[in-house]
Amino acid sequence: MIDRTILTAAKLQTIELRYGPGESVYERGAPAQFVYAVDKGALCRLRLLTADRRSILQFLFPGHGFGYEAGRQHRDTVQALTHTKVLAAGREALLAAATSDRQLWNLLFTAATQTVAVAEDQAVLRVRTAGEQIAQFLLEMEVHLSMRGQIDLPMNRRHIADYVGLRVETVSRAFSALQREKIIQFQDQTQRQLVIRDKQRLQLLASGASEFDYWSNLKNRKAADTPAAARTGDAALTAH
Amino acid sequence: MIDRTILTAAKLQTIELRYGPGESVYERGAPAQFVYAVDKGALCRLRLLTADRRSILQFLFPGHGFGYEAGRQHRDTVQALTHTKVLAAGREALLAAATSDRQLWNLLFTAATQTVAVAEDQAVLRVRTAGEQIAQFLLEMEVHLSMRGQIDLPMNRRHIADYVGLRVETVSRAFSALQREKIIQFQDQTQRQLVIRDKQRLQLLASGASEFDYWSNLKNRKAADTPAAARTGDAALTAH
DNA sequence: CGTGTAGTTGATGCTCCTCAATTTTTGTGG
DNA sequence: CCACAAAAATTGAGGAGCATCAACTACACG
Repeated sequence: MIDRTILTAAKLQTIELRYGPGESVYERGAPAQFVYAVDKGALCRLRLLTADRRSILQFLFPGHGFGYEAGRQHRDTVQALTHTKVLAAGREALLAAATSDRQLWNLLFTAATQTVAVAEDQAVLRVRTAGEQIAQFLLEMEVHLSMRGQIDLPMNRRHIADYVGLRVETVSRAFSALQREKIIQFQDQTQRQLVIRDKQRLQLLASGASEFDYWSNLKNRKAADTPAAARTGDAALTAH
Repeated sequence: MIDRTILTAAKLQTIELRYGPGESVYERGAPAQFVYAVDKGALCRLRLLTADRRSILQFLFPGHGFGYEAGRQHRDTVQALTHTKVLAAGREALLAAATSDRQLWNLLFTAATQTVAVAEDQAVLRVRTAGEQIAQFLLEMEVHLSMRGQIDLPMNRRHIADYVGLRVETVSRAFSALQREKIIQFQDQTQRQLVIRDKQRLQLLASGASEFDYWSNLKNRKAADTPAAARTGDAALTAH
């Protein structure tokens, strides 16, 4: 809810912190003494549910703020996905600045209420199929990560699965289907660099308007591997 | 996020409004000029997704506040479920009072950040089975509605389904299974008055600790209807 | 008494999870 | 730079859980 514009508006003293992939900025339950803003890199805000299950609430990119809590403790864990640089400011210093600066106060309050709106919108949108979720995810990532049309995902499939509430296998199948349909295209071996080839169709999928069957296409792929002379059901390939 | 304690703390002039079942307090897109607090009855905050699909974000009971928006328009629709009485105050009057009263300001800000926490907690918890969702729902309703151990649900099955993200048929099956297991018991024909007979087991179900198969029990019921002499597979009845 | 609404129950199919195997990529030490 | 082990990603087969379609019951209301 806090973001970089608020930290700069408050003119607070900040400390610069760096983290490597997998390192935690803080853990759930730790005292909430600081608020943060991302300067470089990518992180995620997550919560452990059981031993084998976790939920990723948000991916954090440059400009995003995090760490402000209503109570004394952090309610979630924040981990770096890549090499990151974050700015930290004292929570009390921020609140003190806000009590004497009405404009800062308004910024804070507006940020809080907008966060509520975002959280509720996300909750509503999560009544959807795997294909829609992944399409939506890619469009979100494009906003933050697109460089010259190319997207470098900083997170692995497990992160994505925990973010959209699916299993890694399902995420993988959805990506494979999108590539088969030539909507996206992977650029390297790690399957983390990709290009969106057909953004319009991706948006259709994300909105649920298009009925995209992610699993029946397997059959088409198998048929395509078969020599042309051996095919008996060409109609199935072009039909939709 | 606003609640009754805030409206009284602000000492604002309020109007008393009454609504009957199905009537709207406001619709999505309407100008957000007032904030509200429930005095009597029950309402729900909902959003229409498509023609045949909606999502209920929250049920509102006495003491709950609603209607504050970051922007100019209401982002959701609020409908009365029963005969209700709500208090309304001017949004601008509330904000004006907050700028001159630091304590009120703090109340507002804390309310906003706590709402974020609640919204995020709900989003995390919704990675669960139908049985767990319904058990959780009943425990939530018990807090607000329990009178002498009895619960009078103000909403119909459709409302419940749209709240937990399931279909009415699934909700109905879950209720039936809970009654078969003697965890709850309906008190009337309309299936809206009920008593929780085994709260401990209900809490186990809600937390996901108990493996409760809501659908296989159908077979047990059918077998029980059969005369004893005709039964051939009694082992199946006691096996688990 | 018919008509409409709410709720329940059954049969079937689709979507995604689970388990298992395989392939691909990354990281490490010689 | 290569060999090897560990981690990440993909793919397949089968099954669990919920949606969907459809029939049915019970009650409310004119």
